[in-house]
Amino acid sequence: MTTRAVRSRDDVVRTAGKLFAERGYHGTSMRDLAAELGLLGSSLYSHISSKEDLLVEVVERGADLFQSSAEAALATSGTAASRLKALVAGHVDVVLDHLDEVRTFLNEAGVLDEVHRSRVLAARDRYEASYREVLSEMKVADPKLAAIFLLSILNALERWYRPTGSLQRQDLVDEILGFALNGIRR
Amino acid sequence: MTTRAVRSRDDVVRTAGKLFAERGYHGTSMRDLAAELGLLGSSLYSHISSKEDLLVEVVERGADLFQSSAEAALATSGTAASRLKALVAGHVDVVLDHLDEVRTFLNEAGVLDEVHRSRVLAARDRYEASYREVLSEMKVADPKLAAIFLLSILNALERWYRPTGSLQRQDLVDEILGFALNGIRR
DNA sequence: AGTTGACCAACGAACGATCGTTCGTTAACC
DNA sequence: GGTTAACGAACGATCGTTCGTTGGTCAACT
Repeated sequence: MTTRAVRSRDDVVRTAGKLFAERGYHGTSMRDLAAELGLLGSSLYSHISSKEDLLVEVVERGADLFQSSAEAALATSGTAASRLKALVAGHVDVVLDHLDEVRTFLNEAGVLDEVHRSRVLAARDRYEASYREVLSEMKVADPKLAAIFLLSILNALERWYRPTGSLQRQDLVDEILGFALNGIRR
Repeated sequence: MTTRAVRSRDDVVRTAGKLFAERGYHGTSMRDLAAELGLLGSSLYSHISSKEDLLVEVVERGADLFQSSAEAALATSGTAASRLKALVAGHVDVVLDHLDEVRTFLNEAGVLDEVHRSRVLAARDRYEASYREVLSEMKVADPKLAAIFLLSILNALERWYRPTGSLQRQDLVDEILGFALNGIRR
């Protein structure tokens, strides 16, 4: 006889994050998600109330991770440069340790309804503002643009970096900081 | 009496690019696409043979644009630094002048079947190789990583830059080049 | 220790809606 | 008058979701 798979709500949300990250929200059916958990589609509704709610939860997990990371980095004492380093190191940690939630947060937020989407957009702007402020303290000529460029590099990590390569996490942080501070002339 | 909308194949492909860019491939139905053109869903098949073929065509248009741009930039005479500038300026032109195809190329290529996806991936790598080579000529310490970082900034333009702001196209190119060459210290 | 019963999560059939696509028909244009 | 493209009904498949049923777990009680 075969045993029934029994899963927790957290299992469902985490697996949804994985599939949303890999195939996108519209590319993932509830039956796909259930199959990944060893369930039938209808069984998911013992844990969650709708597919859209699942997306909201995954995206908000991503948003919270970045927010917590930024708060911790800004709370550190020291120079503005050291706080920038903490921001970057924190960002890299969030991306590498929570890749699925991050990818869903970055790529699928546009699917959310107006209310949730604007909330996520606001969170993203607050996060970017952390970078702008630190860069301002560092007397950077154009903190707004510098923040965009640095975050472009950081957010793109999701698309290419995999820890299997020779580039270790701390080296990655140093390389990004080196590039942001001095450009290619190093 | 009402006249019937008559469209060309190119109208269909261009509009598909617009919707794929805005809503994603799986988020766009053939009836959505037809409605945007003032047609019924079935009428599309007078012009194209399948939804997937539409995606292939849009993505390949994006790939071709970047390839042509890189070839033109590399064909210019002058220093490696001037060729890098031509690469960056060309990339900015492609993104700003063909936003829909670029967004679909960057974000929806993963939906393609294995054959087309690997072809697009190869094209992307050849494009990145152009940057690696020029950066190598410039004696950059780590051309591979520098190319990734620079392209991260360039590809992210699709997500935030809109020409309505105060930042003009040529200024944008200069800012990106300045950041890539010298970092935030300028 | 054994029995009972409430609870809970998964099952499985079924719903209406929408998906991509087909095809015979219709109408506008050279 | 022949060609071409849009129409409009219809196809089977799949979508998200509902709901009555089933079976396993575990605490309470004898």
